Amino acid sequence: MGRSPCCEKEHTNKGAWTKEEDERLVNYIKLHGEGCWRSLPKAAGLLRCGKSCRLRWINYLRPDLKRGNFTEEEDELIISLHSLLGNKWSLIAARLPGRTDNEIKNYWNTHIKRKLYSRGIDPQTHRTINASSATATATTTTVPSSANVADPLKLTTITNKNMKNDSSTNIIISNNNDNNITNNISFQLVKIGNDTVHEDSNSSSGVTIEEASPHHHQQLNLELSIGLPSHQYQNQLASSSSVKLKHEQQEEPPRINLYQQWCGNVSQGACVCYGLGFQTNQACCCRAMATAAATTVTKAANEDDIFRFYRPMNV
DNA sequence: AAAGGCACCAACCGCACGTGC
DNA sequence: TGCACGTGCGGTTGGTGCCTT
Repeated sequence: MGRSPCCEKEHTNKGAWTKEEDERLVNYIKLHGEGCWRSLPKAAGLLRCGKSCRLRWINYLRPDLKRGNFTEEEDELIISLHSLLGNKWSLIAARLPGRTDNEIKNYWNTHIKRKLYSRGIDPQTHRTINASSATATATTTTVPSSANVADPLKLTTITNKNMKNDSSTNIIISNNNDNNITNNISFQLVKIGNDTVHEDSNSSSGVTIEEASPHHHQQLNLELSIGLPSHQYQNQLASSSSVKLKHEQQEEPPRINLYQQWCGNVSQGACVCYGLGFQTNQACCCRAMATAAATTVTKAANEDDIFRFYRPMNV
């Protein structure tokens, strides 16, 4: 026996929602709250599928939705987040309060793609359209984990002593003490135009990361991929790797363990929302978030766990 | 004024994942 | 351990309105 359908299709309305249906749904949720979408339609007197109700509420009726056009700042934030996360619309939406994943997805497909094409950037790879051949000559630089690595969502520029005039440089953050621990966090920098690669004499690591100006942002096309650390070296990672944002060195924000940051609680599974900087369940209601947040408080006391926790932008 | 093309976006669909039994 | 269920996600579709011819 296969899975039962989410609703009896022959007895449900489809297509655009009427004002009356909206009112019924809103009134019901005001009284009983969200959840149990399967039984909601019947309880609310709606001839709709539960999924349809959920979607209508999340994408259109929710009171905290921001209506209206996207601002230039939101545009740029979406582009940055997409370059980091790909088509993870829900994660991107979590960074833009009042916007829904569906809205952002539509906006991406209708506006931003075109905008990027007009800039000569491939919206999928975030590389210049004629740079694809250049990546074939990319070089790879392995950087010790004592290098400064920022919250990837704030990261816009990496300067690297070893970055030559190649069109592309891969940087793999690894652990000095154990060469087996590689490919933990990897970046690929693609150099575009004549932007100068700065050398940071204060950095013993050879790599610094700093918050860049919009000018830099346009000059460097950053592609970042991040893999979750394996169970094998999660403890090593917590104790030996440290990352720091240059521009925030004077002001010490709360610190967390990187593995916790990205994975929440191991036994609970990964909560990437938490890793993206949400300290509460404002963007995610999973239990991993709460657990990770609770764990962070105790973990933060350990100065070896020098992984910073940054507040999300615009939140 | 009518027809066709296009852009936009709400809504749908199938799938994946987590949870409880 | 396996199954059913509930939920969420990302890709796709279809309706609507605007613009051009």
